[in-house]
Amino acid sequence: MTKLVIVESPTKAKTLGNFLGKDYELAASFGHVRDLPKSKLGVDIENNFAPQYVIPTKSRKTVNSLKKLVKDSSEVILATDEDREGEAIAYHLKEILGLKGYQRIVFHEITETAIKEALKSPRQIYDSLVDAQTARRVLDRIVGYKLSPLLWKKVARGLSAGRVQSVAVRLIVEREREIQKFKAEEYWSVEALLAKTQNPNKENAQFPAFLIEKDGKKIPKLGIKTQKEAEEIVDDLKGAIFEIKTIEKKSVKRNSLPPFTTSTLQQTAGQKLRLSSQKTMSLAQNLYERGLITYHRTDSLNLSQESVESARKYIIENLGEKYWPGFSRKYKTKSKGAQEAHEAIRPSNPQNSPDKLNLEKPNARLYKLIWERFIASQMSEAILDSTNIKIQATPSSKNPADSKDYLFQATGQTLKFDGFLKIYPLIFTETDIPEVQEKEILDLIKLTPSQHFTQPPARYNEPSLIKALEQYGIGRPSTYAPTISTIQKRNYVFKDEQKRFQPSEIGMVVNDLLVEHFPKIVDIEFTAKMESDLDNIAEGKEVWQKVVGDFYQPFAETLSQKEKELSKQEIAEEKTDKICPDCGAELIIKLGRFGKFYACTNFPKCRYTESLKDNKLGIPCPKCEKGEITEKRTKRGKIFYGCNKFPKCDFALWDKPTGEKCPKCGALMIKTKRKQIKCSNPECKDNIKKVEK
DNA sequence: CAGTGAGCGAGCTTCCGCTTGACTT
Repeated sequence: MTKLVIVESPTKAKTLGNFLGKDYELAASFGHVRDLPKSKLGVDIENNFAPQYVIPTKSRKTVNSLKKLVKDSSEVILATDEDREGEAIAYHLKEILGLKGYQRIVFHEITETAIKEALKSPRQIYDSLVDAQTARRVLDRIVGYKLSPLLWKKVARGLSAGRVQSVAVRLIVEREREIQKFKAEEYWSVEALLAKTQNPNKENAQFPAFLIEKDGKKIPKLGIKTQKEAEEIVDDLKGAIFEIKTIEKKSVKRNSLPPFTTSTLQQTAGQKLRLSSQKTMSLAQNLYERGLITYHRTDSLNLSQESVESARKYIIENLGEKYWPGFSRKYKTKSKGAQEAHEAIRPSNPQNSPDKLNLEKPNARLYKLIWERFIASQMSEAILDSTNIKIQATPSSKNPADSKDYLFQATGQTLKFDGFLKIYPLIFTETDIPEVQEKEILDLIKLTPSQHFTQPPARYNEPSLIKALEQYGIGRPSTYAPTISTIQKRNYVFKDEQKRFQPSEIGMVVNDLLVEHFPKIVDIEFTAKMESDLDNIAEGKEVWQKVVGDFYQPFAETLSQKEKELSKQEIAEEKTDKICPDCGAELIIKLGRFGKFYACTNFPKCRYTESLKDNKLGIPCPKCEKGEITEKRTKRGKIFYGCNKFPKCDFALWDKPTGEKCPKCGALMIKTKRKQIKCSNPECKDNIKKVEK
């Protein structure tokens, strides 16, 4: 008879199996094994919120095989993760496997020593931690399964709301409004191109300096508002004497970055490798299953002693003694509500430098990023030499009394020691300033006034949205990527040409409804408050049913009130002065799943509809000759070009028509994603391909 | 390649968080 150890991940089970030998059988639960039913609320409100757990069909097979394994085992050891969800999984396993006796163990590193140590100190399941998870689950279910149906009734079918997704949409909507409201302000800067008098011919002895003070007063960012002001300064400085006033030199240390968590990996892979969070996770899953990296869903920055030792060895042997700081670096998690059940994301074996592995290209790129970031996290800091020079410019005024005083500043930065940047380069531009002395007089080569405008905040993209969610403690490592895909599937948001999130009409309407009528739920602080309640439950200071009840009572009241009060007409319909071309009745604007559209008030007798704001390209439809080609999106958000008379005419293309016609067959010419110009007719013999630069 | 809404009242949509394969296109 062997001892059965149950963990959450099959890969983890395989690795541990190698450490523990044949006295132990390892098995995986594949995450949660029990959940609330999908088809109904599954929470007995009348009965103190009792959850009605079921085993989803997906988990049936694993549960059955676990049951068999339990029969053949002398002991069962529940080794799920050491966090709220992991404790709950252990509890549900105990329940459905009918375990009388069991051991509960926890460990954070998948190493032989860690698992063997953990086996020496088994404990019981912490009921209060399980209670905290129950509260979390029940609360999320109530919010999601009560609010979504309200949206079906009052806005459009198939919509959804939830503690996490609704706040994500809110962030995007509010950012869009900031951008819309933003008014660009003009401002000017004055740049002086200076050179040492001794060698004015040498190009590299020139350097730029910027005006920072006038008459002893600092010029604020928008201090120079107009071209006139800037040109007055330039005029004033004609023939001025530029003299070095102060020289300040110092060394600046630049600390290495911590190893990756799920969130920072998704952000960095998004920025550096242009990968979506979904793609990053599937590549990471592959690396994890091949034993190349540690677990990829984590919010922890912990590193095992072994891995840090190995990094030290690698750094000293391959890069040199000076790249090792002389101690191992430890990093602490800053994000709210971190659960720290795992290590940070790092290479399983730091000696496996990227060039030693022969991986497929996308996997190799992600592995390289993870490996470099980890090694760099244990390296010396970089040292920058920075120089700051202040230059006084005194105009050669006829009357010294009204002579004005100007101060310019030039800054230079050079890399003295690259440290961790040797492995993990960051964007850094070196700017050199020639050696100069105090009181030295400089030649003015050129004075340039430049116009600038203040910039609106940028729309969120995947990396910045994930960063924001993590900072507010909203969502978990396992949900960032799925949340992003949910809010797109619901048509609440879509990506613009730069892959940045823009809210849709339906996204704005649903958000405004929630913000106005359910402000507590979509409050950015809601999750943080919930987390502190859950902590209290876990510490035994609160009963979970009371926490849920305190939330539920006022929520249920608001809900039934809004159910009566809100009218679908007010939310999803608008009057217009347009007339139906088919039957002559009035047209109104309605809000459907895919946004606003014109509809005939004579519906269902007259089924006339019209798109509200077509992205017409000004190209007539070659098929029906009545419609125009317009830019549209598929359900998944992919852009295509179709006739605006759809469904009467079903002409459509994936690629954007240029407006020109094929000289041979007369079909529309298109510009493909690879920027080739060709005929849209696949049978056209004269399918010329021109590459546009 | 995509189409929304109304009502008849069938059956269905929906949450967050933990984990991967498995229907076939």
